[in-house]
Amino acid sequence: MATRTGQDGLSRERIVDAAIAMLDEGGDGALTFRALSTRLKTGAGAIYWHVANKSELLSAATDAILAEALRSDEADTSPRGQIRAIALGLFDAIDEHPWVGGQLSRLASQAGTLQIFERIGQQVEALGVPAGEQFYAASALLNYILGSAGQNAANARVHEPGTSRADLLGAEAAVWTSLDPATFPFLHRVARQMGDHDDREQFMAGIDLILAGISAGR
Amino acid sequence: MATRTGQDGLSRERIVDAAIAMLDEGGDGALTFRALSTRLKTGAGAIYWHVANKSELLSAATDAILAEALRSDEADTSPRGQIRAIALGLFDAIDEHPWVGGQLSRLASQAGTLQIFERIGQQVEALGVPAGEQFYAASALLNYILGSAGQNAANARVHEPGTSRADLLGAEAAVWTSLDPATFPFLHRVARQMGDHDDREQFMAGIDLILAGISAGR
DNA sequence: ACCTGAACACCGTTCAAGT
DNA sequence: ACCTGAACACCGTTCAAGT
Repeated sequence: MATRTGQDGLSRERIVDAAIAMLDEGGDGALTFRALSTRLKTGAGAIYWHVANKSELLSAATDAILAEALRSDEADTSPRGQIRAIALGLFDAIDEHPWVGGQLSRLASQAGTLQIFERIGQQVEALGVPAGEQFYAASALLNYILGSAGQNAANARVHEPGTSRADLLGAEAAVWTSLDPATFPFLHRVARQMGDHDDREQFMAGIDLILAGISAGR
Repeated sequence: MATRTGQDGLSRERIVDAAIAMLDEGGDGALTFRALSTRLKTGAGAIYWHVANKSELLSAATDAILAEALRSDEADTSPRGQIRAIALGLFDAIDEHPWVGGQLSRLASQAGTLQIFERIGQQVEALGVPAGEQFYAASALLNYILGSAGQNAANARVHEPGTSRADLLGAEAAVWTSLDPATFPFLHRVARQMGDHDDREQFMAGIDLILAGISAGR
């Protein structure tokens, strides 16, 4: 019964894995069907036998990363702890695969986004938020997460793939400092904080702010 | 002194205006240099004399819409009222030009994004948030806005440009209802609310949630 | 200084032809 | 059933040549 399903022979899984590897290595622009088929030592059109088109391939790659990220075994089982764990899991996954952030923020109601929304919604319910307010509360958390994801991806895109986080923030802080203090007083004032803040901590502070707002409403 | 600067003769402004019109009419994919040069009755390469490349053109188009959107003359001068006015102005602008949402969510620290951040930051300061927390508070608001912008743009992208908001939400609600209730209890439960909720109200509810969280912290 | 338009180096996708 | 690879219909961008 051992039909060929190993090293050789194309498969959807092999294609998705290769796509993820290429996206990780070279970012958004690195994934082309030509480069992909070269890497897989096959013809350009062969991929279309297993995958409908590039858009579906990107969705599959994104969903694969998300499925991994959402497989949390968080010790803290309180709804608040669960929500924080979901958010952190996503942040770390996007930090490791910045292209996922871009994908997420431009894909509405794709499988992956719906999964995230469901997970958050369940915990919002567990939090004791009244039925009529759960939809808004969960949406706020989701949109905040997706916005942060998009910015994270955008930051990774402008700098070359290897840039360290410190250099990245430093460069941004330098831009802010160079702005006219009269028209940009706020950016000028917080430029220092921008230079050496912790992205992850900042991200979680936003989650906590929304959670506080949800609690304050009752 | 009347050198030719009217109907004929290309200019950066005419190019940006034409680009905005094309993006409004056909969405993200409709803007190509070929179609643009046809519309402007000029050669493909002529545009490059006034604009560095497509990316710069998109930024200029986005910034033009944002500048308009941020020119608010809100009566309510309280910091909270100002923040709400900024958010609403952006929501309406993106609702009218969905491609701006996509642009915003994939452009970090472009001129437009910085302007928004500055405006929000100033009001966060006026709100009386301690200096050390202003950066996080303003970031949370910004990321939420950008996330909502991206989802808005994504929703517009999947359906054809003419689709009414009711049809759009109805289609989405139908998808949620069709999901397995065992694995997607939350989505199933809120599908009805999804079907007939008010996007604008939902968006502002998120802003209010974050503002409540900011106040609750003190 | 500004514009033309052919040419270059790419894309995603299709499809007859092979095995 | 699965794969090949040439071909098609596009892109953004460049650049010699024009005015």
